[in-house]
Amino acid sequence: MVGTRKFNEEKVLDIAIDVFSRKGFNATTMLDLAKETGVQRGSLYNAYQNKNVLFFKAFSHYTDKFLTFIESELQQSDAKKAFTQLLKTVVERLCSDKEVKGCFSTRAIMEAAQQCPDIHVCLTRFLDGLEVIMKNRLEQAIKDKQFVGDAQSSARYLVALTRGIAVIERVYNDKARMTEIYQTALEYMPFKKVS
Amino acid sequence: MVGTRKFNEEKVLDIAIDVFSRKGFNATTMLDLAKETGVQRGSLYNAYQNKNVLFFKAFSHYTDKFLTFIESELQQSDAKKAFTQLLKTVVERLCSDKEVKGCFSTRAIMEAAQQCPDIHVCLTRFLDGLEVIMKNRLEQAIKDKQFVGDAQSSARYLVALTRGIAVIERVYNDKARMTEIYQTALEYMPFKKVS
DNA sequence: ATCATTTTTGACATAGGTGTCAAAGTTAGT
DNA sequence: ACTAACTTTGACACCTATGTCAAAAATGAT
Repeated sequence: MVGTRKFNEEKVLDIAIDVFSRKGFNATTMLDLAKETGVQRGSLYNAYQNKNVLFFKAFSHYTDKFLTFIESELQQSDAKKAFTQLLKTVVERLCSDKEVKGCFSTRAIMEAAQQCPDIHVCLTRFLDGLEVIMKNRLEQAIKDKQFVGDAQSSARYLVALTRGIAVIERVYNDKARMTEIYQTALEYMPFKKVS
Repeated sequence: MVGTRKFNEEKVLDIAIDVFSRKGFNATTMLDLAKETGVQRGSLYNAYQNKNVLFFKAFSHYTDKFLTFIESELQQSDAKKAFTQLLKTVVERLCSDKEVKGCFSTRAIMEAAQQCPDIHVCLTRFLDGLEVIMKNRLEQAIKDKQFVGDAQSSARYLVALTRGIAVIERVYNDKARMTEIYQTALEYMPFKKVS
């Protein structure tokens, strides 16, 4: 390649995710992204055509990392512990920063899903991915006699629950409340101790 | 009063709720509201100072009606049936229109809660109200030996679940999926049949 | 070292939304 | 019927964001 790109694309996408997380999709402008990444607005328009495409790229970047992470969190022999661990880190991620942040994907769903078919598709794929990962782990748990519910419907239910927790974060921004919610949910689910 | 307001304020607020539901808070402009209500933009600025205040008024109008409605849905002797009924109508409301709509409050939470303290307060109050209504019904169920969980934490959990279902609506817009989710959740909850 | 190709940069025109205001219109109360 | 008080209306100035473009700068390949 000849006129090589100056900016670190990975870094820009990471920052973009952060900005989108904090401000939401609509409230984030190309100027915001330019300022926070240190890349000129024109360069962003050159590299990506517009905000939608930039978002699309940033989101793909994010989901790949996130789904891998989720999957790794579920690698634990005890199924209930595995899901507890997963939800615990999800909550911790949501509340990690001093400054209020929020869930990237949930904010995007509520704002951008209808506006742009491409974004809608990648959001759907993301939730589908989450669901599959959870379903697989639940099927394993059923085989291990650690769970007696239906894997498919329980996975869908858990996906919805995580979205709900992300909404609760916006209102109360209270880790204890979010923890209480997922603990209640997991307590009610038909996990079994194997003796 | 002398120069009386021409437009029907109740009607305007109802329409405003509808527009905010469909477009979301940020994407809704005063022009949109003027067009859809048939009231001139200037009149809206005269009656309410700005979009935030208008939203605030519309939201108060909405929550009063909604919470009363929720409470009435829970008036059933069988606790599990009562909550099933509630979630069923919530889902039906979310999917009722031919054109995609979405949950007014959840959209507002994800978009506007951080932007405006007033709105944040009324959103918090709304969720608190929901929680109290559900908690009261669960306490009744416990007295009736129809529920063996903790009323407070279960109510918070259910509030989160309804928010999650509203997010799922945005992505899949699929009534069957939403129904499956709340049925799974209620199935897992420790409701008891009284014989 | 030069060239071809891409990126960077700043400027520009455009579009859309906000909030304000003065003038015109309306109406309850006297 | 008149008036005082309010609403309606359309115009206005302002701001912010978008997307485009031409010129300048940068650099891998020859």
